[in-house]
Amino acid sequence: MAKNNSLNKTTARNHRRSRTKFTEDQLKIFMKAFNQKPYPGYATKQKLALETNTEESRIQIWFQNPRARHEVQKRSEPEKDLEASQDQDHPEEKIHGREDRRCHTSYTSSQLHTLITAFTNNPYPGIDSREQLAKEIGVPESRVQIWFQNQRSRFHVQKKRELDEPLEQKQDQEQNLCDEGV
DNA sequence: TTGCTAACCTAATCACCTC
DNA sequence: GAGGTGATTAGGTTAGCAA
Repeated sequence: MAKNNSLNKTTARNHRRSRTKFTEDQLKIFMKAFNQKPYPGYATKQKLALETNTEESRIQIWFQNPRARHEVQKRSEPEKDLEASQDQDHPEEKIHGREDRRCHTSYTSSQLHTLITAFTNNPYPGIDSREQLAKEIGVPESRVQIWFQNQRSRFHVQKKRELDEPLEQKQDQEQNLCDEGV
């Protein structure tokens, strides 16, 4: 699914956020929460953030990683998983019992203007640029990161659609010729 | 050098809002 | 309802750091 990052992308990127070193106590709290609820809602993540003195966005990332590792492990040990799945997996929770989400962020036209300008200049901003932007428009850095992710995603879809359009037109023309018996 | 894992990515989907 | 868009997810890669 994930594609290899091109050289251009790498050079366009400033740099990553410095790697967080969680303490043993923090990890203990995260693990306990993960065992109880691998898909915590916003309120739970906020609570954990307060309890461990960590940013909520770091909690979100932290939960993503063990979930992914858990899935990889499940695939490599399918027979073990059969036993474990009954008490450790919560597919029903994943689908139906989802907790609350973060409130929908609404951007003003001037905030969007700033974001779009920045996106045009660099669609892969590093942590410094994201933080600067966040400060400029008055939203958390994690929201800026999500905005860029969504924007890139939709940009790729739009590009693909534009590339597919001439192909579809050609296919339509060919179909018409077939229908006419040419 | 290697293994672990935080950070980050895309693509798909969910869910809310506006029209 | 449909379309736009922010939030969340799965599943993958990249890169920092300790052993």
